Amino acid sequence: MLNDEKTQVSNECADCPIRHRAVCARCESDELEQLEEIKYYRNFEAGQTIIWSGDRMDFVGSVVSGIATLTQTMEDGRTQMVGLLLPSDFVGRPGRDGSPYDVVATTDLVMCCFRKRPFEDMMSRTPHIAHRLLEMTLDELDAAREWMLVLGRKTAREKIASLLTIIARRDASLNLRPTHDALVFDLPLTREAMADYLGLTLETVSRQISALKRDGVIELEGKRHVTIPDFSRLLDEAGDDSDGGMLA
Amino acid sequence: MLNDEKTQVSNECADCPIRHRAVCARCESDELEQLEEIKYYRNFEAGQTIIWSGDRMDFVGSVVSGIATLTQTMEDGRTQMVGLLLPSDFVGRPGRDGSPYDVVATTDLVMCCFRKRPFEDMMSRTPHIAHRLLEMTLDELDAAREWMLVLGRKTAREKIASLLTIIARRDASLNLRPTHDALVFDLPLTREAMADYLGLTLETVSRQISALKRDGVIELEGKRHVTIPDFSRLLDEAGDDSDGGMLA
DNA sequence: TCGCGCGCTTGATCTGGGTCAAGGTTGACC
DNA sequence: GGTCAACCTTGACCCAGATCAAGCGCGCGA
Repeated sequence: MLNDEKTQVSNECADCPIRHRAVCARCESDELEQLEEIKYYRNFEAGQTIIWSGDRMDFVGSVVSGIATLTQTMEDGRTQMVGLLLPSDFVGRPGRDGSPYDVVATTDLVMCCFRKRPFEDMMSRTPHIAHRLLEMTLDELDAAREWMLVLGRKTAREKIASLLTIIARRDASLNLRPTHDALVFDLPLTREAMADYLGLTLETVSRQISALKRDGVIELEGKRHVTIPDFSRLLDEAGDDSDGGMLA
Repeated sequence: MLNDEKTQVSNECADCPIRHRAVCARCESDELEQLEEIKYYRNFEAGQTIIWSGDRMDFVGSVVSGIATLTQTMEDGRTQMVGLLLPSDFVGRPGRDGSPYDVVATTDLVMCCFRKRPFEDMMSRTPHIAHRLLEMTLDELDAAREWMLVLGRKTAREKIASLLTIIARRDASLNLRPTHDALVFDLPLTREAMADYLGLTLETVSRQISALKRDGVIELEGKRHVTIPDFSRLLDEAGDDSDGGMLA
C-alpha cells in the first residue's frame, strides 16, 4: 500500500480505542484510508452541550477521553439521564438526522468524529461495518433495558450500588486491571448527575453513599475517589444476580 | 418468475403486517422465495412463556396477533417489564443466541417466524434487510430511553397517562382510524401487568385509573374498555411535550 | 490571605405510593 | 343458577425518599 504507516496506525486505532478497532481490524486498507479521510477530532469543555435535543447531527463518532451524558428534560425541569458515554462509546444514529436528547460533556472531552454522509455510504458498501453497528445498537438496547429494571424496581441503595458496579466494570475493562485486587476509581459524575441517572434527588444520593461507606461496602477518599474492597459484596448490594464476567 | 401468486402474497405480506412489508417491498422475488422457505407460524396461549431468559433462540419473527411482553425478574420476585410487543413488532436478536429476558404471551398470540441462521445469512447478503433491522433496533432504543424518563421521573398519574397514550397511538395507527373522533380501545393488559410496566403496584394503578375516570380524562366501560374523549388532555396528563403526530 | 461559591453533607419534616386487608365483579364451568 | 377463582377496587396505615433548610470544606481568583 502507499501509506503503510497510516494504515498501521488505523489498524491499531490508537485514537479511537476499542469500538472502532473492532471495525477497523476487519477493514481493507483502502477502506481504512477512506475512514481516515472523513475523520476529524473535536474538543469540548466540561459542561458544554455537544448536541441539543432536536438538533441535526452531521457526524457519528466515539468518545476518546472524558465523559458525556444523554439527557432528557421535561418542560417543568425534571431531567432523566438515559445514557452514560465513557471513553470508547459510540455516539450517533446512522440513518437518522436528529438527536432525541441532549448530549452533554460532563468533563473536558475529546471526540473522534466521522462525517455522517460518507460514513453512511461506506456502511452501505461494507457489510461488516453495518453489522458492527447493529451489534453496538443491540448492546445499547440491552443496557437501556437493564437500566429500566434499576429505575423501576430498585431501592435507592441498590440504585447507587448498581451505578458503582457499572462504573467499576467499565473502568476495569478499559484499564485491563487485574480484578482480584480491590477496585479503585474516581467517580466521573457529580452527586446531582448521579441523581439524574438514578431517578433520585442529590440528597438521597449523598445519604446512600454515606451509608454504603459507613457499612464498609465502599471506601471514600475525598468526595470522588472510591475503593471497592469486595466487589461481590457490592454486587449483592446492587441486587444483581450475575457478575457480568468480573469474577472468576 | 415461476410462482407469481406466491410472490404476490409475500409482497403484500398479509400475514406479517407492517414490519416485514417494509422489508419485502424492496426484496427481489428470489429473495422473497427464500424468505418464504424459512418462514413458519407458531401459536401461543395466554400466559405461555415464548422464550425464557437465557434460553437459546433459534428464530426471529414478528407478532401477527396478540400481545407479548419482555420481562426481567430479580431473585426476590420483583419484576419489571422492559418492552411491550404489539402486532407487527419484531422479536429477536439477529447475531445473538440468547434472550436476556423472558418473552411472555399475555393473550393468545400468533407469531410469524423465520429460522434464525438462514435469516442471518440472507441479512448479510441483502443490505436493505440489514439496514431495516438497524432502523428497527434504533426505534426500540428510542422507545426504551423514553420509557426511562417515565420510570425515573414521572408520578403515578403521569405514568398511567403515558401508558394509555402509547396504547392509544399504537391502536390508532394499526387500525388507521380517523383521529379526530374520540379514541376507543380495549386495554390489552391486566392491572398487574400495567404495574410491572410502570414500576408501580397494582393497587396504585387501580387507584390512578379510578382518579383519571373521576376527573373525566378517560371513560371506562367494564374494566378494560376505554374511551379517550380528548386526547390532548391525556397528553397533558402524561406530561408529554409532543403529540407524536397524532394531532393535526 | 481572605472570602466566595460550588459541590456536598446532614437534619427535620412531609408525602406519594407501598403494604396489608377486606370486599366487590365477572365469567367459566359444573 | 351456584360456585369458584381470577381480577379489580377501596380503605387504613406506614415508610422510603422528596423537600426544605442549614451549614461544611475545598479550590480558586482577587
